[in-house]
Amino acid sequence: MKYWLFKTEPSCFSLQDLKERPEGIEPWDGVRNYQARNLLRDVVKPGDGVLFYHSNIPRPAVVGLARVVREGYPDATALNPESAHFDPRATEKDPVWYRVDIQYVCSLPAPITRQDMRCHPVLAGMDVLKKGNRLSVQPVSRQQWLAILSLAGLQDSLADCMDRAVQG
DNA sequence: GCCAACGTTGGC
DNA sequence: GCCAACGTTGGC
Repeated sequence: MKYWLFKTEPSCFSLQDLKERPEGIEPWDGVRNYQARNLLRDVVKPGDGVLFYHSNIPRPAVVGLARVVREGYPDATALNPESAHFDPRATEKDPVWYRVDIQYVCSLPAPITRQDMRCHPVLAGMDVLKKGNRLSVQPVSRQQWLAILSLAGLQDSLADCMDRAVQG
């Protein structure tokens, strides 16, 4: 299993929004970047862990955990002219864009801010901290994943439990 | 295929 | 609101 950081503007779609979906499940769609598309289509798999990150707010932070529950499949919003993510190049035969489904796992007792991450020897290397990084789907190491759980104040036993919850 | 112009992202 | 970084577009 692998770990990821999914970035979203909470004004657009927040962790709370995910939590309130039926069974806490929502398609992660509207991604229109080829590098992220390739990850969603080919690499992200059910059981993978997701750090849910809120961007473009006064204190951007990892705010919760989710898990992947469905592997990459065509992003139908690209086919819908009514959708903000409509792409005229997409067809049934060649969908161009892909999405996965994720499921809410938990909120962190306290968000882990960028400052928190910068101050941590393991987390300081995270892609999300790198200047100019705009990828909305970023790989995260297991070490980084566990460091987030630990920094969040989750006890080791609870962290293990969360880890298992993600694997499903 | 090059590259300048442009639009978007996103931290600060 | 500013601006750096990045991806995309389109003329040549």
